[in-house]
Amino acid sequence: MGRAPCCDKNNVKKGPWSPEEDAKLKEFIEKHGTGGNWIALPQKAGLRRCGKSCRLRWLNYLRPNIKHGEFTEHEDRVICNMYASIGSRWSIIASQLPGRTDNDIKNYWNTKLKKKLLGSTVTPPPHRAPRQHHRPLNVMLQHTSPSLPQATYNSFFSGAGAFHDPISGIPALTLPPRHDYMLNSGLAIPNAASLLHGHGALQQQFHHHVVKEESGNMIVFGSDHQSCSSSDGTHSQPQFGHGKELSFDGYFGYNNGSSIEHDHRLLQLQDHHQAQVPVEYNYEEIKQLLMSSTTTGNHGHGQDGSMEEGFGSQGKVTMM
DNA sequence: AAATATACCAACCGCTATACT
DNA sequence: TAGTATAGCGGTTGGTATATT
Repeated sequence: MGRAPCCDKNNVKKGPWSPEEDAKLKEFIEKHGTGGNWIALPQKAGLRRCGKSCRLRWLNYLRPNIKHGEFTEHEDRVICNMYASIGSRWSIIASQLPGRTDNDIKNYWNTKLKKKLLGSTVTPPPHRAPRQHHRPLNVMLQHTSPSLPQATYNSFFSGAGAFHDPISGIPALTLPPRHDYMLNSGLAIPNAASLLHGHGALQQQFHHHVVKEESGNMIVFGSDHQSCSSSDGTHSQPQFGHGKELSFDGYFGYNNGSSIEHDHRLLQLQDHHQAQVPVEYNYEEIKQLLMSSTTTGNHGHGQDGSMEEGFGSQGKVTMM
């Protein structure tokens, strides 16, 4: 018994969309919205299309502010950097490039950018964890002032494979599939700081203890002791924003399956980047990283789903 | 000019996460 | 809590355009 089809396959049109269909879909959505139900939409809109097909057509082609055509040098850089950091998580990469769709970026990477970087060498993605480890991280920012609105950012940073215990080689951070992390609970991800650039200086307080577990190799970011500093010299609270630097000291540990093992070596993370991508690589570095990923076979995930080494934050994380 | 290869990209497919009942 | 429906994601496919032989 397979899964029930989402629509009557015999009664839906497939293949390229006609201008008439485009117009119908566009007009309907502009008038009524999606109604939160793509499956029912085609019938309401008078289209003989599968709901999924409508959704894709809208998201990739019809919705306002979609950018088509040549990618800019800046976009190339963002794609390359993020690919080097997080692999083929196209929707997350797309979220950093307004107007671009995941499909667009995926096609662009596969047909042009990869070749531009690597010539004729064909490489698999640098690393790719099981999908549940790659869900976007919801970073909840809690302002110290209750009068300010709360903000939730969808971080592109998954963490899987990004940090490692250099001794055991165990991935130092993976993300559970469906939990919100409170930034004020000691989340110490440099990329989170990158994300916050451009959102103004936000005061954060680190005073909770993060214990997140998941079967297998799970990090625990602790906060028995933390110190945060910013480039303007303040040390009491970390500040995020343009020109700010974030450093974070914390402890970590592992979930070894049945219990949490705390590891009290100090984990020090630093982020001095102001760009909106997590780590700035130049093309040559990205090329090297991609090349090494194919020659060493160190990237990707193993049979058990555990992550092997990723590009993450090379040179940015030190253990003491 | 015809055949073949390659590049490009829109769309589809199947899977997982999430929401809903 | 379990079962089901839907949304969203990423890999893959197939049609078309262009380049090469």
